[in-house]
Amino acid sequence: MTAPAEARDFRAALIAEISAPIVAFLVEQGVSEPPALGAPTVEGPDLAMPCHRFAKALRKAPQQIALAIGEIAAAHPLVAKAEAANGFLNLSFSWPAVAARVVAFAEADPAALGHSDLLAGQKVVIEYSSPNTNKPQHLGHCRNNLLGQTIANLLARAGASVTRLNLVNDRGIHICKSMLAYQRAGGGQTPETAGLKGDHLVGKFYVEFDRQFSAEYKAAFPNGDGPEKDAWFNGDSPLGQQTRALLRAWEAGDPEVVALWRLMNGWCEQGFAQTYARMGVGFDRIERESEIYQLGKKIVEDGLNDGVFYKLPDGAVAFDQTKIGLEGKKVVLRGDGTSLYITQDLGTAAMRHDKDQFDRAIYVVGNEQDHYFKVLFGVLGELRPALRGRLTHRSYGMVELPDGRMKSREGTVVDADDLMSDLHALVAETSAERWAGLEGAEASRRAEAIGLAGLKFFLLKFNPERTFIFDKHNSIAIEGETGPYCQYAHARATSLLAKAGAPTAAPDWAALDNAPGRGLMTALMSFPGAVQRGALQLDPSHLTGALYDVAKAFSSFYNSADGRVIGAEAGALAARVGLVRATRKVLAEGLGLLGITALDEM
RNA sequence: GCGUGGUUAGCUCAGCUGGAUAGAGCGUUGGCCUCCGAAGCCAAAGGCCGCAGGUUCGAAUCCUGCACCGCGCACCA
Repeated sequence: MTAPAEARDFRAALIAEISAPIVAFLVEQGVSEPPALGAPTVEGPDLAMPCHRFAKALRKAPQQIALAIGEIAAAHPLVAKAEAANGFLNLSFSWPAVAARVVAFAEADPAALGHSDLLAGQKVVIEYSSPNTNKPQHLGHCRNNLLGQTIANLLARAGASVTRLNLVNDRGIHICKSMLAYQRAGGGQTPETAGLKGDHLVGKFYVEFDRQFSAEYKAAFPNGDGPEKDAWFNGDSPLGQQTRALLRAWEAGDPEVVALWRLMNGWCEQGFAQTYARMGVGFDRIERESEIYQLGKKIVEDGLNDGVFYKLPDGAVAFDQTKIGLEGKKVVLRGDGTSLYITQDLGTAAMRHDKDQFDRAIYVVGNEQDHYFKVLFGVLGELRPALRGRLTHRSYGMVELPDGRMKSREGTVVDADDLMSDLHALVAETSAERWAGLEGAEASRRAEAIGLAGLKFFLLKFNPERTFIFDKHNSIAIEGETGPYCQYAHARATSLLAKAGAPTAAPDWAALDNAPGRGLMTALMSFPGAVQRGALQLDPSHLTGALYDVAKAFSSFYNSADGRVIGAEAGALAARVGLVRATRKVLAEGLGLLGITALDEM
């Protein structure tokens, strides 16, 4: 058994400390690897250990064992009571003793805020967002952006050295579609003349292309007896041919085409920058596909020479997937020598490996690409054995709306910028009365902070694997498991502390030994472990859950007579102020990790 | 067909790697403002944990099969 250092997780350290003599006893009796004490599943005790599994080794009834180790546990100064029931050992903390340590810990030790050395020395690169520069970002991108950003925060908090990457998809046939539409119908518009954010203007022409293409298709096959639309596009479609010609011209460096591409991409990236800034999402490096898409060809060539790949009759290069336990082949370079999506990904991975010397690379990408990443990682492992086991796909499910999935064809896609503004407006509206006396700028600042808190918390509170339904009204509710609820708890803690003033006596920790106090301390103790779990599992929902638990426990605390601060006896006041201060700190920190503003007043 | 994720309260979701009576939020019902901000708190009702087997002292959790739902299995991205 390894006892976690106190610098990692207070609760785990506390448990390890109390467990140590029990575990030693069990080992001595012949139990191999006895577990530490855990959370009880019944009301009452603070820690528990089921003893049934030791029955065989000790040749005693579970209840007898529980009684025996109970005697050992009872001797510990942090333990007030040890009882055996149904073969379980149940322990109760000596809460005044625990309280003194919890408050001191939370107020002074960074580990209380989730700092740890779990991943110390690890270099991690994490890629997220990775937008196409042909249309604005939507709700799905929000989930990606926030997952990536928050996971990066969690990893850093666990001691990893993190490099945040954004691979901007700024070239290719899809980009040429909006360029062609702009050439045909743009009329020299700019974001300024159109009064649109750059990415929205570009997106308008992407939609315009689709409209024209559909019209062309319909005109060509009025009876609906045509080929698949994709086949038409890649075949005889005039618009398809023009688009491909544009791509060839771009790749050939045609100055006029490149100039248009630069112009429109610039608009789009400027628009994205605004979206990221508002969302609080950032990167340490932006990689552009246009600058690195050729890298893969070299890797493929090397792989061909090394026998990792083989040539198909038409000159295409392929990988035999049976090498990695899959069926069939995967083409990694087209017959005409142009690169595919995977060609680029092979190149960028190798480039990053050389450049960043990472121990681990994480790709935050939706679960529709689960299979693709299995193949990509398999191929990379063959090309570069050093990469085996270092690549992770942080897959996530899609976001749906109360009335079903987002469909661009049906215009039900929720735009990221619109959504943030929408939430802002909703908050401002519901808070209008409350903020009546407030300066406009301050009201707006709060509405923005609360709207974003709602969005972020809601998007992160689900297990990433899961598809969930986004309900905007629910997300900004101040009741329930939401970001604003946690913000509110923080604001209340702030105002309470301001009114309480500085304690004048030594803390009387026994004043926290009641249901609301114990509940709050339990929540505070659990926080660091949740941050660590979030980092290890690349799952921010552990953090949102733990943060909400603290906020809820605090709400119960300050609403109960036992949590009364002002007017309390001096020693009790000191203890409660300490606890509230610790709570406020953890709340602020948890909100910060989620990229949420911790407001002092709401 | 194969792979993969899901199936837990009316709704939306947890369940920390097998434990004792399965949790939370919303919604519903009923309480609490001469009391640190009621955007709050307290309480109640509400479940054959998709189905069927198996392993175990003990299963929502592990194994097998089945049923639905989603996503994949391109010289697309």
